[in-house]
Amino acid sequence: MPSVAEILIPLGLDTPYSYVVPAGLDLTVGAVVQVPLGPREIVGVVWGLTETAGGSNLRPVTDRLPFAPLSDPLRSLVDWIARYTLAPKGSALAMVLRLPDEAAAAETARVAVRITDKLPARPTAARTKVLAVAADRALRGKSALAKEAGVSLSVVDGLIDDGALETVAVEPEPAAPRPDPDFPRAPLSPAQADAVAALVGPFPWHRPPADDTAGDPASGPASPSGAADIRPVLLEGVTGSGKTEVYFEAVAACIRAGRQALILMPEIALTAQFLDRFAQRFGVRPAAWHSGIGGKRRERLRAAVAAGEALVVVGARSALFLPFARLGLIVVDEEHEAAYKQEDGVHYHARDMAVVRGRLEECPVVLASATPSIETRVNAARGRYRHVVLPERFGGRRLPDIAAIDMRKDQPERGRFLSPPLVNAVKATLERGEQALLFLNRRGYAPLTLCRACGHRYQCKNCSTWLVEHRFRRALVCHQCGYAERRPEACTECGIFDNLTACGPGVERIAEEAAELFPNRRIVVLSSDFPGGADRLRQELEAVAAGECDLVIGTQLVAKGHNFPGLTLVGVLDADIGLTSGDPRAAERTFQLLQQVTGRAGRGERPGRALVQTYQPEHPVIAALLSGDAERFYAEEIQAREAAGLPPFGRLAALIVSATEREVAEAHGQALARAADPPEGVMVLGPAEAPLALVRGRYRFRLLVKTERNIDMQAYLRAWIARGPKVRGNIRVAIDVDPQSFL
DNA sequence: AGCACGCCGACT
DNA sequence: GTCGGCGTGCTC
Repeated sequence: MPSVAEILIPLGLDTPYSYVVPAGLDLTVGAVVQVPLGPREIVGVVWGLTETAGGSNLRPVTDRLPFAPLSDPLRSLVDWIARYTLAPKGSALAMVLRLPDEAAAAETARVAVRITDKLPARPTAARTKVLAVAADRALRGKSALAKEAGVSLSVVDGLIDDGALETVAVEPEPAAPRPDPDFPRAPLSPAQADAVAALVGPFPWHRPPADDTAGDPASGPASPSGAADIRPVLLEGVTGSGKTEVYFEAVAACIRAGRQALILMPEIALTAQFLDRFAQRFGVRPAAWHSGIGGKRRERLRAAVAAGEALVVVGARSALFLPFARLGLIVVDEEHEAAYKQEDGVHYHARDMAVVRGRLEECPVVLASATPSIETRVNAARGRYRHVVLPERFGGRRLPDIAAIDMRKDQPERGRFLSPPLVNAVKATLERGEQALLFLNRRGYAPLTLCRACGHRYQCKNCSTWLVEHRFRRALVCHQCGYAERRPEACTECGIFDNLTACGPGVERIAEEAAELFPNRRIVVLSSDFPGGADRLRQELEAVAAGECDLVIGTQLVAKGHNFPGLTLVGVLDADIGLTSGDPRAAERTFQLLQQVTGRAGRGERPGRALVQTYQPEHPVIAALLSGDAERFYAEEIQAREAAGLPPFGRLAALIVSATEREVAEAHGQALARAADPPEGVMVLGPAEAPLALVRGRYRFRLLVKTERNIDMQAYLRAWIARGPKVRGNIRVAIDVDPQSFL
């Protein structure tokens, strides 16, 4: 009776393929195997095993590969994510299976060389240089030695053949050093100790230490009844409250319980500084997993994770798919960060998938943030998440003084964008020798170009957005898809010469205005268009932080990351940008952005001030910003969404139709919007609203549908499409929703 | 993912 | 005439 294996292949296939298991090959569900597929061999995973009678015409499994089988929870995660994101199962598997880059693994065999007492037969000049470097008898890698001696690798190889150098196998450094949960650490503050007890006490694997009485008085068992609580936890604490130290204690407790911990961070936050901080607590740096880690290191770390040897992994979102043997804790740091969203290939939100994996692995998940996202706040408020709050540190944080400038009263001159009060404030600041920042979240020179003669507005050919003028590059650029054309001399519609006019401001235009207003001041424009690329930008940020500039004009790039200690004034040029977009998250996003950027003022010794130019100072977002009452803002925001029949989550489904079916897609979209039985809360948006990654992808046209429900909604959309005009090509729905309701 | 097939425009 | 782009479909 031959057995048949259902093999899931990490390609865009939704169903496993069947293969015969050859006699003598021992397979279990989850085993990693090699199978023939068409003309080639490919890696797959056993998704099911059946005994069937009758010799079939199936092809056989080639072999089993020496990797640990994928665990039940991990396979469930693949199934779950595929269902949830409507991605093919194989694509979901591919995220887990980014396996052996055999080539990369093979080429980095670690061998070191050392000098021997034998002299080479023919001591050429190059060889002498190598031997001079190696004369100290130290061990060096082959390529390191060649580089140091300034010769090519073949000279070193020649010396090895001659016997003048000997090779020594190098014990590779451990893939993951063992963190010590009991490494001596700085004492926790009483507030931190309370938070640790509240956080860790209910974890199912937690055993309070037996000799607890000797420890911190606050670290006693938080749940005397010992009732375990598996719910995810929101750990909320303002910057500087010591959130990290608190979740480090949860990690320590997890290690003591004999389980592995995963700390997820947005890629940009995964810095050497953080790894050192971890080392201060645990004695060693943690294993770090990110997109840059490749080849053999990647493979060894993967193996160490699968073997349960790597106790703690700190990683960017892809670390979520590592094959942990006994996962005990997932921490998602900065849970509000949009960087957790994956928007190409399989669409997912790593924070939400972490919650799902936690559920499947039966391990707790900690979501840490100083500014939790609205959906996480709601989950905490509704009791789906526990909520542990770390109160502000002593003395509190000095917030900048924020005031609005009502643009209806304090109008700038015609064709200008800086209001008189703001100009005066900047002038005074610069005269005191302090730094000022003008914030405008708009790249380029002007967001719209039109012809004064015929009124033609320049629009992107692919998207429905206006082309943004970039005067420096002399181009009109689409900020959605990157399409660019040369700025024409004469109108392309009516042919009239030199009659194009720029409408509205971008940072370049503000820089022009500022240069006239504040001559002889050092002004720098910081945006992602910064000439010279990311490295030059980083240098420039350093320079600004060091005070080598008087006035910064920047986009949202200045709101995150870098701290400018000399900055005492922040001017927000158009606080209303973004408030009118159709995005249900517009208010939340704008509030967070404005809070971040105004918070940049006066973080040093000197007090800071922020002036906010707005046409609607009474708008809830602006009012909340001025009053500094974030709690109330979020409460009202949640209420408003409920009143509007929208869920508190930015639920979003993208319906994507291939380029050949543009008309059909548009027809579907319009029909859906006018439907007699419209799904609640559905919004049909144009392709311009589609995320950049989508537009840049394979298809030229996308239709984005924002919806209230997700899996139900996907089924609804699919049924809709089945009923309507025939669509050829791909239809895929990507979602951004709260996964809790589907667990 | 790779690879083959088939359809259209633009060349030695 | 063919070369070659891309869009499409198939792989147990």
